[in-house]
Amino acid sequence: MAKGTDDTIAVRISKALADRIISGAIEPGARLRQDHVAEEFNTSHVPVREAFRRLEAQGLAVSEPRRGVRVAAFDLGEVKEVAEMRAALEVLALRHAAPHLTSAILDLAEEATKAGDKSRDVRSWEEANRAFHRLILAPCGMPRLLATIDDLHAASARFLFAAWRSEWEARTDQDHRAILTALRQGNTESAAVTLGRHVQWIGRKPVKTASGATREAFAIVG
Amino acid sequence: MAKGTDDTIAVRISKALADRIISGAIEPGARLRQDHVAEEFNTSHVPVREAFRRLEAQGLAVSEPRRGVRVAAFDLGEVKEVAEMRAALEVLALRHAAPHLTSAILDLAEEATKAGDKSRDVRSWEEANRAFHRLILAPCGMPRLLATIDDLHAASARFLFAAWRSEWEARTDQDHRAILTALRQGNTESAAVTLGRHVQWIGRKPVKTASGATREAFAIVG
DNA sequence: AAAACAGAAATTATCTATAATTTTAGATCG
DNA sequence: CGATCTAAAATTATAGATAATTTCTGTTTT
Repeated sequence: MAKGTDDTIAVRISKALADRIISGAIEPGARLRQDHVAEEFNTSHVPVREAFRRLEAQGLAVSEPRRGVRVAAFDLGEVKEVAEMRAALEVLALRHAAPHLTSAILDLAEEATKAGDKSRDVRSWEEANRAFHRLILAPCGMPRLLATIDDLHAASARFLFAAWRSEWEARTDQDHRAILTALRQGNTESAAVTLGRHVQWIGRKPVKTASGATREAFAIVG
Repeated sequence: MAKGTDDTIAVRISKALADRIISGAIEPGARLRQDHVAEEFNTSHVPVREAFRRLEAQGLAVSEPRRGVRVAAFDLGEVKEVAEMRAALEVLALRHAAPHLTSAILDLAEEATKAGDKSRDVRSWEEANRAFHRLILAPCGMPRLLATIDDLHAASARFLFAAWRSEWEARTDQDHRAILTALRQGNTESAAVTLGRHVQWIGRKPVKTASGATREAFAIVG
């Protein structure tokens, strides 16, 4: 994962914070204090403020004027919202990407699927899953669309890590295989329909809250 | 249009610059120089830099590290891309908004359509058009989706103003009327299909370039 | 004991100053 | 005459300092 040493400091900070927010290392609703962050990264708060603006644009943080910025909270409604947006946009991207998909790309996507099935933890499953989606969508050649989808994937990953904090049981992704088969046969329509349904599959899981009670957690598992 | 006096300075600057970029007052590719902007708004460049980050997030500006930021350029490909994204997302929003649409809202949307038909210049037509779309989509209650659609509308307006710099001939929007009729009859599916087609209608218009030659300009007219 | 208040501490937002990089213009060389 | 190098100017990026606002905490009042 290129650490981009030529990035501006603000970009480096925003990437690092995005990683923590997505992984759940920083709780939703937690305040992000510019001086503390600045001190940690050995900079002044100007780049930190710019990093905050980036996080805001990605929907990972919310900022109230004069009251600072906090990690964005989310609920079941937002999980559903992101799932539906992903369905609409990934299907669109796939329809444009399909004519440009080579068997080399599809082979790589199959590799990613296998890697996902073998994953023993959420983190590596998510990485493989994201790789699969990116591989089959990137050839659409629509940069704005791809950027928006990336942000939605970041949100998805956040929901996922919040629900499956540690436990994860390996599972075989039939949808990915069905999509690849359809694409290999040139059946774009079938692949698109499966993809649209696939990313809207919302997993449920009981998790223990801080107060000891159990509530249900939701996440997009696709 | 609330000028938001309680906004932070950075927000005020970004709104002002967004307005100029969308209206075409600043050319695509033109450099945005932080000191000049800072001087104009009587501030230092710290808030200006934050404003730049906001414009970047909206896709109105692009920034290259250490080389500054320039107004985003665009081509026919991006016009098409934005049109397709709008189609996908506005249809999604409409499907969710439909059950919550009241006849009061639909009446307001009809007012907006009439205002658009009466418009003698692009600027007021665009405003009315945007009002129509926002009215029928807002009740979907999906904030992230609506925010993304708003950014796409800003891009659309930019394409529009670039093509129809001054001339504009009044036209009757049959699509808007068809959508309203379908919604009044509770025929969500028909309304959604019409909307999806509507926002993908790309107008063409010959414009004179600086060098005197005429080229064709494209814009989303819906 | 709960609510309201006042003062202190912390934090955000902005400004001024400095360092580093890039662009521009001019001069020199082939 | 055009290309290339060099130095100055302009511009970006970051740092350090200041003002204004919010949050916190302890005390007083009912």
